[in-house]
Amino acid sequence: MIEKFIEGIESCVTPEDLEQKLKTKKVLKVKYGADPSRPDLHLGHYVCLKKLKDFQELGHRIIFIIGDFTAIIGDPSGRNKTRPRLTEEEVKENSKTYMDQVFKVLDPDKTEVVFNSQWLSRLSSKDVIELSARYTVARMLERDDFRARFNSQIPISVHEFLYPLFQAYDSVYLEIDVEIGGSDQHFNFALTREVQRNFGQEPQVFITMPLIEGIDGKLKMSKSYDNAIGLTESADEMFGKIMSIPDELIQKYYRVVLRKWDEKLEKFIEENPRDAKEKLAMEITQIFHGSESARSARDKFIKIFREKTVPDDVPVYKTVSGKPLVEIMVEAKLVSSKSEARRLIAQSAVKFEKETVKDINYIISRKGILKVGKRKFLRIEPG
RNA sequence: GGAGGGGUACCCAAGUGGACAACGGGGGCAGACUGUAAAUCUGCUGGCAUCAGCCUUCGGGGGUUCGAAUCCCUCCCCCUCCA
Repeated sequence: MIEKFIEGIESCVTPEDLEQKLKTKKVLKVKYGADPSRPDLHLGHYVCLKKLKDFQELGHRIIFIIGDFTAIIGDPSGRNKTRPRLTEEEVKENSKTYMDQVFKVLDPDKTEVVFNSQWLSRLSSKDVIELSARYTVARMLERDDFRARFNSQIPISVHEFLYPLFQAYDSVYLEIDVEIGGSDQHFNFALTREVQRNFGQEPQVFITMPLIEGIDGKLKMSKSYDNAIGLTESADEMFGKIMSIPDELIQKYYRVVLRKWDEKLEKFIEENPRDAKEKLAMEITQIFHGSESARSARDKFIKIFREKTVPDDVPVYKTVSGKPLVEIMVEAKLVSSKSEARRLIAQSAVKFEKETVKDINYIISRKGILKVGKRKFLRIEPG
């Protein structure tokens, strides 16, 4: 009965409780907490969203919490600088961006979106003390990242201890049945169960989803590591990024993102990693952009990298003749400064009409295709 | 409250009056090799420049000096130990 619920998950605490809840209630309240200070979602988030979708399709109630309260305080985790506080407008703006992405996966009509400032901002000091009395410092320090920071003398602010407690309070307030999140949330979710119990509530079941490594193949996917594949990226970008993941990750992406796994596939990956990766890239890109765009992204990719030819839809740059190449590169945003442009030219990374540009003062005086690095193209048309 | 140690580029980290746009490592970018994989080798990694040079940068501000990341004053922030 619970197979569909636990497909593709990392852990579930506890399946027995889940079964019990399913028996006694028809509709479960399923929570997902979102941080509006980072509104860019990536494939890692998709894994959780997909799980929420499973619950949604089975008729359960998805409660999407936007953590605007915590965002306004400014979560300093992992930093010794205070993060800039978000204004209410920024939070609103970010939340909108957030939901646009979320609704690529979830059904907006069946998703309840709430802001936790609604109830958290109304807590009195007394309430907060009440709440924080329900957990000990020693137990807080059991958490890996806190302990690591403590041991390596990276500051931990007191209010960071409050975070998991507030998060737990969300579940208490909303009487949540099931919470879903990445496996890095394990501690917080477990704490939530205890707090709920303390408040005399039936503890929530929590389900954690596996985290995936980013395109560098080492660190977990995160925008701040610059290794993420964003949900709103263009089909071309998405396809290209997936093609650049290390081979070791192919399996995991199939399993975690697409939830596909069998021996045939395993064999395919082993025998022909390139094609397996291409198929993977196709399938993932399709989810967000449809099969037509995915196909075109693939064709373009093959043209550029395998056949080493110029793609069809190169952006056109009209220029006056006599303008130095470095200026064109900056204006067309191919590089961020003239110095960078010069550096690239010096490193033979710039080609015009298949000829490597050697002169940093090069002036383009005719039509042609400019290629910068491996993947940037520009069709120059002097006017 | 007391004592001590720190704040250097995207990150870690060396540098204690000039040779410092700042060693080294990581990351990133580029070139070779490839399957935009991995591994490996090489180069680059503040901006502007007519390529002479110039401008901005070592927590903030001020000062000493021909000259400061380095010395002094002051402010801010972090860490450790004691209370």
